[in-house]
Amino acid sequence: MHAGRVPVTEFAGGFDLQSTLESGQTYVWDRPDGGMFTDDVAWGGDAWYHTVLPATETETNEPEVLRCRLGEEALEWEASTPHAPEHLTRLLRLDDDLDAIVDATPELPLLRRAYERYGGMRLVEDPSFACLISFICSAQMRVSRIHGMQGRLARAYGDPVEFDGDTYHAFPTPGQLAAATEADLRDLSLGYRAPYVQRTAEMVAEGEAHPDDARELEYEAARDYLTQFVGVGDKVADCVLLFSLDFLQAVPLDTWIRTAIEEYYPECEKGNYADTSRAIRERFGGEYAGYAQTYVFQFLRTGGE
DNA sequence: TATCCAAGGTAAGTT
DNA sequence: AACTTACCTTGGATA
Repeated sequence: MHAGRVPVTEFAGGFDLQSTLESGQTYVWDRPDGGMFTDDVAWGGDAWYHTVLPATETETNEPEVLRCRLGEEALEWEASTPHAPEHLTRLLRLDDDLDAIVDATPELPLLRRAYERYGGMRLVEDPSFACLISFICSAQMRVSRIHGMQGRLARAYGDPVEFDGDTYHAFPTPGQLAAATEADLRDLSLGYRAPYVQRTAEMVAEGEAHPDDARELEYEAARDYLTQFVGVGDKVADCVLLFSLDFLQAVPLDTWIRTAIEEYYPECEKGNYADTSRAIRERFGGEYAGYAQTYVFQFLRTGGE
C-alpha cells in the first residue's frame, strides 16, 4: 500500500471534501459506511472516501483503488499505486484556485450565499464513461438513488479489485455494460433508463463515438456531440461536460436551476434550452458559470440555508 | 394501510 | 421547430 498527505495549505481557496463528493456531481465515490447521500447519517466531515480509477486511466493499465480523508491539516490518502496525488489532483480539481473563481463570479446575492455556505466545494473531473452512464441514470431520479444504481452496476459488472484486505469494484467498462441485457439492467432498478445505458455502452464499446472526443470541440458543439448517445439530451450532456470534460462554463439546466431562474433571474428564461442556457451562463459570469451552477444546485437542494 | 407524488429528463409522436 | 405524452421505480408525504 502507498500512502501520503497533502497539506491543506496547498489548496487555494480551501477544500471541503464532503461537499465536493456528496453534492450530486459524482457517483463514482463511496463511503465505507454506505452513508453517502442518506439523510439519516450525519455528515461525517472527516470520513474516508474511496473510488476505483478505471484501468484506462492508470499508468499500469490496472484499476487503481484510491482512498482519501480530509483531516485538520492535510488530505490523507492511501492507494494501490504511488500515483495517487496526481490522480487526486485531477479527480478533485485540487489545482483550481477557488479564491480566483469566486472573485471572477458576479455579485449576485444567491451566489454569494451559496459560496459562503459551501466554501471549499470543488467541481470534480470524473472518468468520462462512468460520468456519462451516471447522468443517463439521473433522469427523474433522486441523488441518493442514482448513487445506489452506480454501486449496483459496479458490483454486478465491474472488475473486482483487492486492496488492503477489502474488495472494491471498478465501474464497468463499455464492453462489460454493453454485454448486459435490458432485462438485466432493469433488475438493477434502472427502470426505463436500462435500454439507454445498454445502447450507449454499445456505442462506446464499438467505437462509434466516445465522450472523450467531445474535449476537442467548442462548447456548444461538444454538447451537441454528446447528445448522439441514447438517453442523453442537452441537460445530461452539460453534466458530462462540466463534471468530466473540463468545460467549466457549462450550466446544466436541471430542476433546481430552473427554479432558481424562475425565482431570481426570470429574464434568463428564453423558452428553449440553448438560449436559456446561454443567458444564465452569461449571468453567472461565463468562464466559471458551471461552478456557480453547482454551488446553487447544492445550496437549493439542501434547503437554501 | 392505501394512495399519490415527484425525483438533477429523454425519446417518440403530433401539430 | 415547438409542443405533448409515456416512461420505471420508490421513498416520503398525505389521507
